[in-house]
Amino acid sequence: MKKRYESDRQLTLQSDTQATESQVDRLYRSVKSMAVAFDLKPGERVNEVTLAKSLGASRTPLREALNRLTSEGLLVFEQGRGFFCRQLDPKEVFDLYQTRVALEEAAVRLACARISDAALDELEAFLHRTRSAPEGRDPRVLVDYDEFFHEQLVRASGNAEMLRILRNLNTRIRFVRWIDMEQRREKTQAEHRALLAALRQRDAEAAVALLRGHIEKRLDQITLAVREGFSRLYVPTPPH
Amino acid sequence: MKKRYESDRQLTLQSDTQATESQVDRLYRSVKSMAVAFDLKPGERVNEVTLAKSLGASRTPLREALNRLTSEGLLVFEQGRGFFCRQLDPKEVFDLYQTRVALEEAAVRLACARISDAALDELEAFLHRTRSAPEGRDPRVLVDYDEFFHEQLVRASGNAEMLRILRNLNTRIRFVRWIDMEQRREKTQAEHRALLAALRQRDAEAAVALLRGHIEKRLDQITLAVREGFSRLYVPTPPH
DNA sequence: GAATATAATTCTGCATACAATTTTGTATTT
DNA sequence: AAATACAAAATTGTATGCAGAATTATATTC
Repeated sequence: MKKRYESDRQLTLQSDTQATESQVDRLYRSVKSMAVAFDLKPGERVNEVTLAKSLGASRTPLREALNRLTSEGLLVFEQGRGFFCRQLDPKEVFDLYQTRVALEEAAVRLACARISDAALDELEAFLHRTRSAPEGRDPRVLVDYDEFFHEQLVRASGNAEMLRILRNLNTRIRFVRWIDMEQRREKTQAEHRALLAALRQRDAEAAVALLRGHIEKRLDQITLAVREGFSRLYVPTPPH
Repeated sequence: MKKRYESDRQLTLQSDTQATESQVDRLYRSVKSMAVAFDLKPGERVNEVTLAKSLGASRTPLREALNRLTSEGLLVFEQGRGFFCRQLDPKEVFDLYQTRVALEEAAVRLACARISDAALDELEAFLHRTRSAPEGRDPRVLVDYDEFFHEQLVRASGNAEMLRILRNLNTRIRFVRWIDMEQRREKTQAEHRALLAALRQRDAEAAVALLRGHIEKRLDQITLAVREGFSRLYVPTPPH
C-alpha cells in the first residue's frame, strides 16, 4: 500500500465541512459588504488595481466579482470607464421598498395557505428569543432580525424566486434600514407578533393589511433616512 | 506583436452613434440568447475554451459574461466545476410565473392611477398594429408582442425595479412561452384589449382580475409546456 | 485668467500563461 | 464484471502583460 503524502495544501484549506473558497467568492463577499454599507461612496469609481491589491488578489477574479455585483444592482458599470458604486437615490430606494411590499404581500397570501404549524412555532420562538430591550442593541442587529423574520415569511410561501428577489432587495435597502431602524425600533416586534397571529388564524387579508401597514409606514420616512444617510456619508462625524 | 484582429475590428465597428461594443457585452448577448433558447441543453456544462473559441474571444471576457448570466439566473455556477445551463424545471418555471403575476398585479394597480392618456393611446395603437392574423406568425414574434405589452404596463407603474425584475423573469420563461403560445395564440389579443379598457376606466380591481386570469390561465399549462419543451430538446424533430 | 490643444499618466479591456483541480482513461485487484 | 488505484488529459482558477481608451497634467494661445 503506497503511502500518500499530504502536501502543505492542507494548511491553506478551510475546515473539512467547507471546500476552499475561491478568490472570486471571497472578493464578491468583501466588495458586496463594502457596497452595501456604502464604504464605497455613492457614485464612486472602483479602481480595479487599487482594490485588487488591497484585497490581495489580481484584477481577473475581482472583475468577475464586480460583474456579479453589477447584475445584482449594487454596482453600476459604464463601458470603458469601469465600475462605480450605485447612487443613493431616494427614488430608487422608494421603488425598492414598493417592490418589496408587493412581493411580500403575494408571498404572505401563499404562506397563509401553506405554512406549517411547526414553522409558525419556530417563528414565534424566534420572536421570543429576540424580544429583549431593543434600546440596547445595535440597529444593524435589529435589521438582521427583521430581515430574518420577513425572509422566513417569504420562504414559507414555497416560492424560491420570491425569496431570491426579496434577498436582493433587502441587501440594496439595508443601508437605509440601518438608519431607519434607529428611530422606530420598538414598534417592529409588536407588528411582527400581530402578523404571526393573523397567519395562525389563516386570515390572509388581515396578514396582508398588517404587512402593508408595517412596511408602508417606512415609506414616509425613506426620504428622510436617505437624506440622513447622505449627511453621514459626506459629513462624517467621528465615531464617539 | 499581434495585429491579427486590428483591421477586422475596424470593419466590425458600429456607427458613430454607438460606441464600439465590448467583448463582454457581445459575449453576454450571444450566450444569453443561447441560454434563453436552450441551445445550451438544460444542465449542460459550458466549456469555456470551446465556447470562447467559437465566439472569437478569450476566456477572460467570456467568464465575465458568464458571471453576469449566473447572477441573472440563466446559468448555474459550481465551484471548481464551472458554469452550467440552468435546468428546465417545472417547479422553477411555476415559481417564475407566480412571481410575475404578483409583480404585474402590483404594477397594474400603480399604473391604473398614473398612466397617461397618451400612453394608453400608444398601447391601443400597438395592439391595433399587431392585431393581424396570429395563425400566420411565428409564436416567437407573438411572445415578443406579449412581452412588450406587459412591459409597457409595468413601465407605466413608474417603478423601475419592477420593470427590471419583470424583464429578468420574462427572459427566463421565454422558452416555455414560445411553446405555450403555439396553442393559445388567439386569446391573448382580446385579453389585452379588455385589460386596456379597464385601465382607461381607472378600474384597478377589474384590471387586476383580468391580469390574474390572463396569466394564471397559463399556469395550468406550464407543466405541459415544460414537458413538451423537454421532448423537443431531447428528441429533436428536424425542423420542417 | 480662461479656454484649448497636447503630452504624460492612469486605468480599463482583453489575451495569454501556468498552477491547481477535476475528469477521463487505463490498469490492477477482488 | 465491479471496484479501486493511478496516470494522463482536460478544464478551471488566477496572475500577468500589454494595447488602447480615458483621465489628468502641462503647455499654449487668446
